[in-house]
Amino acid sequence: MISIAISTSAGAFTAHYTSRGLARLDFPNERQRSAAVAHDANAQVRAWASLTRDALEAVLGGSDPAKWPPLDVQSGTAFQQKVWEALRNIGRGRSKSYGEIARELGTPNAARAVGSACGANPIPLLIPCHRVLASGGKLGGFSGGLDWKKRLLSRELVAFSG
DNA sequence: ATCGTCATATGAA
DNA sequence: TTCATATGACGAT
Repeated sequence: MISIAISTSAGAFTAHYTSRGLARLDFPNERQRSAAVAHDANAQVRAWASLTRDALEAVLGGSDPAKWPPLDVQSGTAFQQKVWEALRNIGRGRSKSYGEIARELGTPNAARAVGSACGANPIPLLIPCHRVLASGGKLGGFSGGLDWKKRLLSRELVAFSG
């Protein structure tokens, strides 16, 4: 695993790469564990880091990334991976509820479990867990802090209550 | 509008 | 098996 600081207009995220791609993304300030690194990053990882930065800037600006780094999400359970896949199908500017996703997956009573899977999402912003609201358009939660969720939704002109 | 309570799926300890 | 969840539905207040 190679970790690299990704600086954006919203602060310095920390990206963690395996040989297969981006495996985890930490919000700015989450312990500032970034600093070092980068010195052992090969050309491949540096290229992915560049794609990651551009993709993040796009999402922060409310638009779709033109290119994506490869995402390595094999860390999750089968259920979590199905949820994360469903999240990637929510287009920019749209939203779904935890319950809707549960029904899509064929487990209509698993809304709460979907919420847990969202909380376990290793790559926020690029796997758009911020586009999942609770029923009735209520905001729900967000592991990186609700301010992030509000800001991202506002940028995409998604309405929410709360 | 808000609050308590229950039902439920999933995952970690 | 027990505990915690980024839920949801329902009823009482």
